[in-house]
Amino acid sequence: MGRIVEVEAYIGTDDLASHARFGPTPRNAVMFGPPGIAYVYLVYGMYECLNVVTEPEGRAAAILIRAVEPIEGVDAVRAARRGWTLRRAGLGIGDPATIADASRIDSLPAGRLCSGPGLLAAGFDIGRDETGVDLLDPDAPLRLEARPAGEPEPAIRTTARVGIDSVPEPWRHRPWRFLDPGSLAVSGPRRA
DNA sequence: TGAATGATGCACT
DNA sequence: GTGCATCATTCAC
Repeated sequence: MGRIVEVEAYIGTDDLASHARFGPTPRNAVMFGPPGIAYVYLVYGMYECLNVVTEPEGRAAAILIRAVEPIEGVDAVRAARRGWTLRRAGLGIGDPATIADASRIDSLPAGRLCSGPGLLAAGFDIGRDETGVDLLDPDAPLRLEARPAGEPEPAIRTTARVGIDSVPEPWRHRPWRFLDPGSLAVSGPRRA
């Protein structure tokens, strides 16, 4: 269990940074479906990214979950990250420099275990199989929960989205990344 | 402190 | 065939 501290919005087929920009395809089909559904895809050949569909059926939009602060089950998250790394190493996939020594993960503070979309998926054992899962189902193993009553809403900062440098304006600098600047788990720059 | 780099599979034109 | 909604490391300043 963790607290989501960083997300990005991808809205509509006009958004040239969104997978929906080509219209419905086999990969992005769930983006055009009902909201609350998971959309998981593979980037750069090795990292999975978790998205949540946000608009009613027919309108393509999703939120990319970029970072999570593990709160409960930190050991399980750590084990999942180790397992992910060892699995890749076992397959001989990846550059030896990138496939870091799995034991290095043990010295990582809990707040940095899921500081990035790829790391988050690794830490929670999320893969493309999870595409289509209803994240609002309170009984689902993978699900979204509301902020606990009484917990104060953090101050939210907005910035441009990350990793879309080749996307033309105005999409590239749309302030559609939302983060809690106070969290150690946030990936990358904290201000625009 | 920051920029450059490589590893990788697959969706897409 | 081309280009990614990434990450960790290396090298320069």
